[in-house]
Order: sequence, then C-alpha cells, then structure tokens
Amino acid sequence: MQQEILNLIKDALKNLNIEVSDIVIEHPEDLKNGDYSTNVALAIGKGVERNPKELAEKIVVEINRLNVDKNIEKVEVAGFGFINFYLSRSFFSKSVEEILNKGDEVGKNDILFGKRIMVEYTDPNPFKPFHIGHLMTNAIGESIARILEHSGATVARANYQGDIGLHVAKAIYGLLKDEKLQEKAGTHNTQAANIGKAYVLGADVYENDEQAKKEIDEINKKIYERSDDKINAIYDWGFKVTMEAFEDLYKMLGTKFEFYFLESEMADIGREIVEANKGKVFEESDGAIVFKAEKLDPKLHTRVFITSAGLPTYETKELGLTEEKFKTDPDMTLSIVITANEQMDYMRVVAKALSLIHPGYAKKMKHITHGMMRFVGGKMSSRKGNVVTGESLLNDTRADVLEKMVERDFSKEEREQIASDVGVSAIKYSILKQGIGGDIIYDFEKSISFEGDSGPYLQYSYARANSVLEKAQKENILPDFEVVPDEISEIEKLLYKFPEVVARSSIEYEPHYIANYLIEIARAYNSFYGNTVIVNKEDKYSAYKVALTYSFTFIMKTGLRLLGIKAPKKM
RNA sequence: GCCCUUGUAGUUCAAUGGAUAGAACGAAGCUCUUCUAAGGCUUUGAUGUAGGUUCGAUUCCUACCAAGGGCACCA
Repeated sequence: MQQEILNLIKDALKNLNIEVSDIVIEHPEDLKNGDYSTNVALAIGKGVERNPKELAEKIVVEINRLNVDKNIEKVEVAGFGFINFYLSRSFFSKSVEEILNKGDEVGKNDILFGKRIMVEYTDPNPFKPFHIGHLMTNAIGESIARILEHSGATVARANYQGDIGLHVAKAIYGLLKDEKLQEKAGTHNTQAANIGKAYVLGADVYENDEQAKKEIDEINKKIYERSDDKINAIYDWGFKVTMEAFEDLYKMLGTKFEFYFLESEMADIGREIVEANKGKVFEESDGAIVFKAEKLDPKLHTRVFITSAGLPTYETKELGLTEEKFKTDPDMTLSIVITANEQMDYMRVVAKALSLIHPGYAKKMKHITHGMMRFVGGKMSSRKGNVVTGESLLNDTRADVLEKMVERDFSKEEREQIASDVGVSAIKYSILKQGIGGDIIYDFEKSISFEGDSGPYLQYSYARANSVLEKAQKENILPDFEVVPDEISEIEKLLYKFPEVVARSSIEYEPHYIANYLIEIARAYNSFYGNTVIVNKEDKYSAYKVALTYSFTFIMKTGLRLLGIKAPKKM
C-alpha cells in the first residue's frame, strides 16, 4: 500500500513538472489525520514561489485525477500543507482477511533473504553467577535473532563463555577455603549457587589480602597448566555444574544455542594471529604486545593483546573467536555480537585491528551494545556480590504470578507452566519495551509489572481473545468479511501496520518498536472487547468481529514470539 | 583530562525534522444479570540550560550543566 501511494504522489508531481528526490510518507500520529500522510508540499514549497498549502491543493487535484485505486477513499490537504490519505473500508476488511490467511506467518518479510547471520549473546562465565545483566543480553539477543529470522535470514545463535581466567581461580580458591561449598548433594542449581558464593569470597580477598592474591594467582597458573589433580577435579565438576544450571535458564527463557565457543580454545588461535602480524599491526611496548589504535583513529586507544607475562588477553581471544566463527560458517554474511555498552570502546579497538588483518571479516562484523542493569545505588558487580541472579529473579517473579493467578480449570502442570511463561514475559517485556541503548534501573520493588504497560497485559489480552474465539466456535460463528460495519475500528487501523513495524525493528535492530506496537494494539483490542459483545448471534456484524479477533490473535502471538515471549491460550 | 552513551509528567518509558509531545505506574472517581476485572471508561501532569541551522527542532549542530560507562597487561 505504501508503494502505491508513493507512486501516486510521484506521478502527480511528474505531471506538474515538479522534481523531488525523496518523498517521505508516514502514518500520522493522530488517526483523524488519515492513514498515510506526506509532507512533500512543505518540503518543496520553499523552493517554489507558492505557499505550501496552495501547492498541496494542486497536488491533491492531480492525485485525485490519477487515482483509480479502490483502496484510497479520499485525499485531503490539512494543517499547513500536509497531504493526508484515507484508506477505504474495503482496504481494511481485505487486510483483515489477509492476516487470517497468513496466520502465524504474518509480518514476514524478505529483507534479509539468503543472508546467513550468527548472533552471539548472553555470554555468561562458568564459575560466576548468571546475573540479571546476562538476562538482559539474552532477552535482547533472542528477540533480535527471531526478528532477523522473520525477515528471512538464516540465524545461528552462539554463546561465548569465559571458561578460564582469574575469575575461575577466584572461585576455586573460595571452594578450597570453604569446603562446604563443594557439597554435591543438592541439584546442579544449588551447587552452582554455592560456586557463585565461592567466587564472591575469592574476589573479595583478592583485592584485600596479599597472601590470598598470591594463592589465587598460583591456582590460576595451575588451571592453565592442568598440573594439579585436586584443582582439576574441582574445575571439571564446577564447569559441568554451572553449565548445566545455565542450560536450565536457557530452556526457561526460550533460547537454544547452536554454537558454544569457549574462551580457552580461542587463546592459541588468537595468539597465532597476533604473532603473524607482529611488526605490521602489533608492536612491543614494555614487554607486552600491543595495538596502538590511536595512531589510526584519535578516538581509539592502545590495548594490550599479549601481556608481558606472555598471556593472551581478551582482545587476542576475540580475534581467535572471530576466526573460529568464520571457519564454522565460511558463507556467513554477518556476525553480530551483543554486549553491554561498557565493552564498546575496546571492541572498537579490536575491530580496528581486525580491519587491518582481515578486511573481509571486519566488514561483516557488527557489535550491538545495550545499556546496563543498574541498581538505584549504582553499578552491579558480581565481584562485590551485590547481584541479583537470573534464577532468583525468575523464581521470585514466578512466585508472584502464582499468587495473582485466578483459579481456573488448570491442571497443576498447566498452572506451573503458565506461571513460568507469565513470569518470563514480565521480565523480558520490561527489558524490551525500551530502546536497547538505555540503562535499566532495577528496583527490587517496582521493576516487574503485571499490569498496564507490561508483558502479562499482552498475554492477558491474547488469552481473552482466545476465549472469545472458543465461544464463537461453540456458537458456530465463523469469520466473515462480507458484512462489515461502516465505521473502521481502531484495531483495523493498527493491524495492517504490523509488517512495517517488524521491518523497522529488523533494520534498526530494535525490538522495542514491536513491543510498543503490541501495547497499542492490545489496548485497542481490550477497549473493543470492553465496549462490545463480540460473539452475538443477534448481531449481523458478529462474524466480522470474530474475524477481527482472529487476526488480532495471530498478530499478538507472532509479535510476542518475536520478543521471545510465549502466548498461553489461557491464564 | 580525553572518548562514548544518556538527559522528556512525581516515577519508568515512547515519539522515521512536522499537525494538540503519547503510554504506564502513582493519585481521584465510575464500571462485572457480556465472551477471563492481570480488563474498560473519566480526571491530573513533562522536552536539563544557553545559542545556532530550518517554513517548522524532543529529534540536527555548538557550548555548558548533570548521570552512567570506558581510557595498558582484568573480562
């Protein structure tokens, strides 16, 4: 439709001998101002010797002469020269029918057809707690992955985990000091929680206790060398247990990773790359091998790639990781990494180094950063132990949901599953409703909402719509598009926009456009639901209202899926 | 000090350079003899400061102020 209107404007301008390079059409914010609108007359009015309003009038006359499209009801000049297009009744009923035919495929586009994209996100470290920052990256990454898939891309999900390094040594130190934390009786979740505690213990003394620092450095060396049987045993157990606990979370969150990359395996690959480019890209400085990025771009800075002790740093491993990713899929067209924005500056340095080593790879890399989860008091740090773990947040939220749930004819399993889905939705929505760049201030009391602008609100409107459909089936009212009310409802004016919203989210890597759209349409549907009886044999428009309800459920379900949120039929 | 991000109702967030800056929470009131009241319907309130570009700026540019992050051997 957008294209038809665009062409119409173009033709009209051509006939009037007006040249315009790019014509912008948009949806007016206020539905009273039509369904599409253009500001061409305003944009070009100044160059020509007419005022914009007169010019707009002329263009409209020409458009009306050309318009044979039954989808456009009328075209008007408004304001100081906007040209507003009002779509016809039949356009809207047709678009409702189209959505019904597409079902769960609604909103698909082929912007990324044929593209192979790897998305790396979440990246928790074994031996460290999975905190709500990881939850944030996971929610954003999973949603972006799904949106890209909906745009036709083949997406591979990847997770990169720091299985080696000082943090592991700190945790193992803690486990050695307090052997109770090595208790293996409980589930892997309680064991993983104990390892998290051990990490906090180790991290704390590392900063304040010289002797402990020495011991931890010693343990770190032994882990690298795998030279100590006792430490090896603890390491192997701890690695397994924390990874299993992560898997539980992924399952609940709805993420299935295809590739797991381990930091320890990237070290040697990265080191080789650095060695091969010594003198070209990298240089020696104070015994370390560094990349002086500021020489190429004053906004960048120097970073160490191999320490003076000869150990590869994260930067080097990142080079190795990139190499591995492209080896995994040589036909990959785009490699996306999603992290918090605190990693932006050094990722830029790594990207610069990579552009000198592998210009081909560098062009296919994209680093997406998001804001940070913050406490009201300040930064959250797993080192200091002032973290909210992903598991505890999920559990607390689910418990809240269970308390709020109304008694219906659910089995115990259904009830648990719904509570879980609604809890995840509350958390994910609170992350995805805003642009990904901004920080989220986490407030224990207020952060998770079940009403208003929230995930459960969306699920609730979906569940209600389903219950309408159930009733319609019982009463044998099938969707119909022939007998329609004259008035075009607000829902119809929103439904047809869904594909545009998905496309925009995909192009900008911003899930919140979908989240905001879903709230808008849920509100419209709830209002509709509250003010009319939909299933009513006496009402000749009932079949069309049922059709509207069907198309609403398809869009809500698909939209929620793109946010990584499940849509239970009952709640 | 330098670099990056962000400043919008009391609070948490929206708004491809356009029309009367939208929601939600909070507060006040109304609403289930209709399909799920986690709902619906009213009322209330905001663009950090100073300039600039533009017919038009929350949006772009400059300076300042404020918050967060980063700036060599941690990730």
